[in-house]
Amino acid sequence: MSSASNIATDDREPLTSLLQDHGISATTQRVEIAAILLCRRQHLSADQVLAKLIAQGTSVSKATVYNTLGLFAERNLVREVIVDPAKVFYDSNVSAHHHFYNVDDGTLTDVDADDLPIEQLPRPPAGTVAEAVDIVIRIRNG
Amino acid sequence: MSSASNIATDDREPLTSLLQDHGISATTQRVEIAAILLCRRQHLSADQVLAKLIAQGTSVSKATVYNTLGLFAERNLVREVIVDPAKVFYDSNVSAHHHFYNVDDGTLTDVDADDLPIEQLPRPPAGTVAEAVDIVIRIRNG
DNA sequence: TTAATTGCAAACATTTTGCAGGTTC
DNA sequence: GAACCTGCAAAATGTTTGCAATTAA
Repeated sequence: MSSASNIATDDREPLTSLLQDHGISATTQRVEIAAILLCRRQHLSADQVLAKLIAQGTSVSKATVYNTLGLFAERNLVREVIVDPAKVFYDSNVSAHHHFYNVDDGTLTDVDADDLPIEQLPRPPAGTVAEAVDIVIRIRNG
Repeated sequence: MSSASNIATDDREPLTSLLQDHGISATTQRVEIAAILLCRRQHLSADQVLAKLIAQGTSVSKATVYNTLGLFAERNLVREVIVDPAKVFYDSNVSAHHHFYNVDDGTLTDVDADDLPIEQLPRPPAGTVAEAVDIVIRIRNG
């Protein structure tokens, strides 16, 4: 049901390719969700993505939003940011970077990896390998 | 109802003082919870603390465990570790350190702050001040 | 046409809250 | 006895799941 799309056909193609490059078949809903989240650098929760879809009149179920964002994260199209016990944020920026997390207003701000160099990583426990390093600088309004 | 305590009177006193030093009145339940969590360096979820209390025959309600751990964290008696969207871990080690988080088995391991030096912190956004730096090295079984 | 995907509602898990009853000082 | 604390159950989140219907390859 391609008529449900709010994206012009020309705008869908790059997203379709992007999804396929990550091994994700480009269904209507997935392209809509990608369009919402990937249009710029931002940090959105699943609920915020759903709210934006609803606001623009796109018909997508909650389950599909959650499942799709989980799939995107698994395929490294987006990055999960875990800073708040209440919800997961999805970060459209997958390049190496870290975060400021404002505990007063719940806002995330990117920190370029170059601005926060790590001299050396400690050796992981025997039998394990390091997969990612997440640095969160918790800030509050001064 | 002090008879509900599983802690010898002599062992309660240091905990009682510790709680009071942090501005927490030392009720029976709070001392029990402190005894479970603070007896050694460990990372426990609220549910794990509750399970240990029940296992040793201590009568405490779920609400009290959650509220008490939240209170302890607020008063810097323990530290919240947010690495898993599903639950909060409470860390009995409040000195400066970071964590390995094994995504395969959900285990946390301490990393001494000296083993993971940060050269310099980026300047926080205008109007905010840095409060804490949490570094999580996600690892998986090799 | 066969497998993958969606939507809906119900299920789940963790955590919080309202309030009555107890405890403490 | 005034303020604080606890327990219980219910509510509130955020997220996942089961399954029938739809869509895609």
